[in-house]
Formats: sequence, structure tokens, C-alpha cells
Amino acid sequence: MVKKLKNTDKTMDKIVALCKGRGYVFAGSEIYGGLANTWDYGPLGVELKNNIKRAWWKKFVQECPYNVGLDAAILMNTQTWMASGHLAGFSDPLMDCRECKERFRADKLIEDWCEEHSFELPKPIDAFTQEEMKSFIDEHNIPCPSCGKHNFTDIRQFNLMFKTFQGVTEDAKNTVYLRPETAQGIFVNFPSVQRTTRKKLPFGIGQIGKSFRNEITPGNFIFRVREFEQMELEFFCKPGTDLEWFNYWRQFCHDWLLSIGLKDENIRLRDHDADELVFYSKATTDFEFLFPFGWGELWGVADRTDYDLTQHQNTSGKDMTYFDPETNEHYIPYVIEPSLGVERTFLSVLCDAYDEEVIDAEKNDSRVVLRLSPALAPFKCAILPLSKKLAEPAQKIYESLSKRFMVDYDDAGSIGKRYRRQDEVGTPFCVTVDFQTVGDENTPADNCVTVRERDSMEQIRLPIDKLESYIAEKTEF
RNA sequence: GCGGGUGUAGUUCAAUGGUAGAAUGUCAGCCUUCCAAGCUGAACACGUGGGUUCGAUUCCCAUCACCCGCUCCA
Repeated sequence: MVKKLKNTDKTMDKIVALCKGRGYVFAGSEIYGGLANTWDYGPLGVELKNNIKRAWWKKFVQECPYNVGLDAAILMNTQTWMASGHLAGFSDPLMDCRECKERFRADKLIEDWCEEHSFELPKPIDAFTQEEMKSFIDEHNIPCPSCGKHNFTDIRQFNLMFKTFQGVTEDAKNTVYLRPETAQGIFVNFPSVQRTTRKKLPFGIGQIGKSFRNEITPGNFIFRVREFEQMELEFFCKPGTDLEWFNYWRQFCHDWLLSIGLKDENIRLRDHDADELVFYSKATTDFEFLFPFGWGELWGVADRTDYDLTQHQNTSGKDMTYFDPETNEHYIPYVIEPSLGVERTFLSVLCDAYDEEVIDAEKNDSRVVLRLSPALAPFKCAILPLSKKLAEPAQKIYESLSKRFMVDYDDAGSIGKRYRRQDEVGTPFCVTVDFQTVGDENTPADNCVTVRERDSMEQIRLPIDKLESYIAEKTEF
């Protein structure tokens, strides 16, 4: 549930400006004037995004004995979406009032009117066609709830799934959809994964991938977009143990958010009330994050029961049951689904990391610091020769460290300016090569560099050959 | 889709019916030897199309795109 989102906060503008100015996120298709709500991840953005995904994968797949991974196709047989209910339920009949410009859902309008007038519909509203809804509204002279007039536009369907065509002819028979969620790719592969991994219940299948939803109102920077990436786990368990596992994953997810550096005071867990739950779900918890524009959903953990696998079994005719060797019975497992958006995590990480620090109030001197968790930071360190004359030894260090980490190199401008540049993009360590490092006729080389830490601004002197292990220890999860 | 707004260097902002300035950023050089220094130089902009006009970045029309509302969100 997304509360009122208003992009009025200055912090949000600053974060957007920093993203565009430093190569985290660019507006999509910019040279053609852009394309609304598409965003391209720049050199730093792709690193942060990959680090977030890697962190998730490590925790949820690599280190978790229950779970395995999967990467399913974005395009799926159209029957998938019939089974999942997306083809029927993922579209809304909308109409506008020409007088007051308000927009309504035609089905809701009729339902509300019927309730008010104690009118019994001949069949459920879901069974109405668009034309039937329109003529019902005309026949009963249903007024605009907002202005009371009777001047509606025709009903238009907004299907939230992106449609395209497979093959060279644009024929209705060739219609395929871009997946609106990654989950179904996991469900249809449940039998294959179970068979090939010989996993016993409970076990989970994790997947990271793109999904597409033709949202009517996207917005708030990268918060709501039409093309987005999900990190999803479908965790299969024996019916009856589902609530126990639901709570397990709820806690697991919460811990993970804290481990990537989000502040607990900006996170809240909201359990859905009975009337808010989608029809197939037994329990759902939203993890919400306090963005500068308000609370927004980050993660949903849902008990989806056996709904999805049952639907696929019924639609495909294939057996989706699990054989439990302990009890010698076949059953369809229950599913716990923790589903998290990559871009939303990206944004929340940036929001919590963004800081402006006053260094000297009298001189009006301040710095912008992204206090990213070192494990998520795009660059683990930056190599800064104190003078351009020190380029050669500095380059050598760069070459050697870059085999293991993403490392930046900067020799332009004063050292202070370069520190500030790195602070602004969240680099946790700056390595300075100076004249003592290489020595001269009178002084022997000490083969040490200065390592300056981003948050504390403290400096330590470290031998070059200790550098790699030092940075590794501080920046790996 | 509807209503409102906006389009000038990478960014922020000027001026003008006679084709545009600054700050900042970027780059190069000099200087500098550990927290936004200085100096010199350089590159970079009127969204697109049409109209009015001798002449349009400026006025008009259209178009495109973006922004803010509204409806929706598995």
C-alpha cells in the first residue's frame, strides 16, 4: 500500500540530481527527448544494482541450504497468464466524466450504484462486457458521483500487461505478453527443478529478472516504473507448515534489509487485514520504507497457498503435486513468496546513504557523502596520486587492485577535491600515492600509501602489499 | 486519456524582433604536495516543424517530449 506520494521533498530532488550528475541513473532515451518513466543505469548505477542483486543472491540462494536458483524466460506461453489470472484480472474498465474530468472504474461505479439503490444485478459484474456495462450505466442513468452529470466517455480497457507478437506477422494468434511478474516462471518449472535437484520439501527457488507492467500512473523517479527487476523467492512447503515458514521469511527479509545498511527506523512491516488480502492469499506482510516522498512498499511477503500450482495443474493438465516420501502422499505444496523490487531497494539504499556533512560552518564548507555500505558501493576504492608525477606507481596499484575490485583512478585537481568527488559517489576508501611511497635520492621508498576512510575521514599508512587484503576485508559481505 | 505547466551550455539561471551572457561543472597547461585554493586557455545551448516579418531564440500555430495533478496498481 502506497500512501500519498508527493515529490515535494528537497532531498528527493538532490538524490535525483546526484544520480543524473554522477552516472548513477540517466533519463531513458534522452537524446530523443526521453521516454516517460524509463531510466538507464549509468556506470555507477549498474555497479550498485549488481551489488544489490549479488547480495540478495548470496543470502537467499548461495548461502541458504533450502534454496536454488533459476532464470526463466520473460516471454511465456499465453496459457500461463490464463492460469495465473493475469489475462482476466489484470485490466480495468475505465471511463471519464467529460464534465468534471474525473475518472472512474465502470464496474465499481455500477456496484456502488446497485448497493445504494438495493438493485440486484442479473449476473456478477465481472461477467459484464464493456458494452453491457456502458448500456447499464445509460439505462439506469447513473450519474457521475463527483458532479452528478451524465456525460461519460466510452469505457476503455487498460490491460496492465505489455503485449507483443511472436514471429513476423502481427496476428492476434501470435500475441505474447511480457511477464508482469517473475513468479510464474518459477511455478511452471517447479516439477523440473524438484526432479533435477532431488530437493525435498521445504525448499525454495530464487530468481532475479525483469518484469513489465503497463502502470497507468508511474512516477517518483525509479520508484514506480513500467519495466522493473524483481528478486523473488518462491518457497514451497507442506500445507499446514506455511504460517511457520511465513514468519521465518518475514524475519529473514527484515534482517537482510538491515544487513545492506537500511535504517530500522525507516522500515515498517505492515500486515494486510483480512479484507485487503488478495483472494488467494492467507497472509501478506508489506515491508515499507520511508522515502522522502512518504512510505512506499519495498517488499511483499505473501502466503500464496497452493493457488498458483493448482491453477497450473488445472490449466495444463500436468501433475504439479509433490510426493512426500515420509508420509507417502501426493499433495500440492503451499508457497511463501518474498518478492522484492531491485530499483526500489536501490532507491531506498541511496536515500538512507545520502548525507550532507558540515565540515566548517564558518567557512560554509560542507560535503555530500553517500554512506553506502562498503559492500554495495560501486567503487571499493579510488587511487589518487598526490601529483601527476606519481602516475606510474599509482597506475600500477590501480592495475593490481582492479583485478579484484571495481577501482577508480583520478589525478585531476587538488587532493581535497578528489576526496569530495569520491565521497559524493560513496567510495569507502581513497588510496593516496605520495613521494614517500616512491622515495628519492635522499630518502628510500617506504612502499606505503595513505588510506583515507570515507565516513571518519581518518587516514592510515599501509604497505602496498597489504592493500588488497585490507580492502577485501572491509568491503566484502 | 483529461486538466495545468515547462522546453536556452552537463547543471543552475540571464538577456534579446537584428542568431546569446554568467556561475558552476568538464578538459588542457602552469602552480600546488593530503580535504572544494589560484592563474591562463579551451570546448559546449535557444526541443522540432510551419507561419508572420527584410530578419524569429523572442510573437503566433502545430508537434514532440518532460514535469505536476486525477483515476488504477496481484
